[in-house]
Amino acid sequence: MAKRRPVGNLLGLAVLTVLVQRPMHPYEMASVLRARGKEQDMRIKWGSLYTVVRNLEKHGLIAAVESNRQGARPERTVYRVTDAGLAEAADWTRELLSVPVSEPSSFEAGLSVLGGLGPDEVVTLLRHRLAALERRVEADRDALERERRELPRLFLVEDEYALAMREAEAAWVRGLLAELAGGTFPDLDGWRAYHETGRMPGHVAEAAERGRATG
Amino acid sequence: MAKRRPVGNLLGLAVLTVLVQRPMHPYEMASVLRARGKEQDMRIKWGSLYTVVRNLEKHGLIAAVESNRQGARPERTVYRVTDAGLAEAADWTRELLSVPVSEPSSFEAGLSVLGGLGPDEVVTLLRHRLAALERRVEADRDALERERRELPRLFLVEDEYALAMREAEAAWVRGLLAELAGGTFPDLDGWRAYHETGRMPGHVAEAAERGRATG
DNA sequence: ATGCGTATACTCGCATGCGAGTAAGGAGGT
DNA sequence: ACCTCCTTACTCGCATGCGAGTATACGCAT
Repeated sequence: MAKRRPVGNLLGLAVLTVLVQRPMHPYEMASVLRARGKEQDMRIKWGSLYTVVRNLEKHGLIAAVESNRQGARPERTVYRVTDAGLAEAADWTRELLSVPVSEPSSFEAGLSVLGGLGPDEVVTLLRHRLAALERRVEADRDALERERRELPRLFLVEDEYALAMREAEAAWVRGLLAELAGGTFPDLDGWRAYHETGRMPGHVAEAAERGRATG
Repeated sequence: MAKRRPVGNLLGLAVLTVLVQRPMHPYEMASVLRARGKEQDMRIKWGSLYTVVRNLEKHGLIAAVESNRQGARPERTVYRVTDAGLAEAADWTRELLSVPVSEPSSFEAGLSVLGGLGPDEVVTLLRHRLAALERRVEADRDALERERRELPRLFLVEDEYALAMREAEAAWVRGLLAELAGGTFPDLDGWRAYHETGRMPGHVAEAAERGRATG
């Protein structure tokens, strides 16, 4: 099994990468990361920042440089990245890029329990999702267009990826919706019956219980 | 702001949905969920099961039915779903299906920091990812084919979705790889220089710092 | 000069998450 | 008859996560 990272939170990687540019104190890291829109690239909770910074320091990936205090303002500790931190950031990045891990989205979770609702309601819900998704795709496309004027491709690939994935999801939802609304989805009546009575046909229940491939 | 769920962990939804079928004790829930392959549909950690069950009970979404003990074996508490639990499960499912939330994958995080590595190494890493991805797609396709013989579509949509997303990712990576390896990706030399010196051209640094659209 | 909103720069406490551990029954071999 | 390994069925403790709170400074309007 791969050795677990000393600091698991991706916010830690973000901190390391900004510190590569220059030393900073935590609040400044937050400002820079926010300005760069890193919140869209990873699930960042600012409440975790100081904990993460402390842990990075504890594991020797960053080190305190100085403790400025100006007037009566709270003390600001400036950190720099260490050699170990540099190595960790590179290694972490390598892993993120080369090893695909399946991280089921909450939509997938929803799909896996959609039998609890009836097909007609599901159609309505998916229409809402699709509409929201399309608005989002539109907005992302515009934003990307604007950014192209300011930044090189290198710093936009993650946005291009996110956009592509959203488009793929929209396309998939459109397909499912067509089947459901068009009535070509198999055994819609069975589904309706199951939803109203709560009872699946025996052989299905059995097969579901018996389990499926572990992939 | 939407009222937060009393139990936030998706494992809680999984528990509610199995209890809809019939009352069970926690270990049995785990067995059934495992057999149904729910681990692929949501990020489930079995260590959280008893905590989640306790929380569901605390919030009145499930209720203890009986406490069997056979011989000297540890006591088994059987739970059933309450009306509130039923309502919560339906409402939760509705939300998951209709509201798209952006949950950046770890790959996206990796892409957002890929400037820290050089373009040639990135090509190698992405080739690895693509190969792994293709193997996975192949395996998923086979598994899905086999399951189609046993289960109705209704219980396979989440697998179809996961497969579609993986295929989309593979296609996107193939595209990027073609640009990088084919040399059509803009300013590869600038990237190389940046990687070796750690210094971005001034106007780029400025633009990056100045920030981008908040989407 | 005084008030007020916004930006700066953190601190705190509590729930949650979850890996690792535990212990008894049963199955299957020798 | 005994050993051993797998399955059943949980318990525990510690780190982490993170929402909410705090306190000072600064800009700008009145």
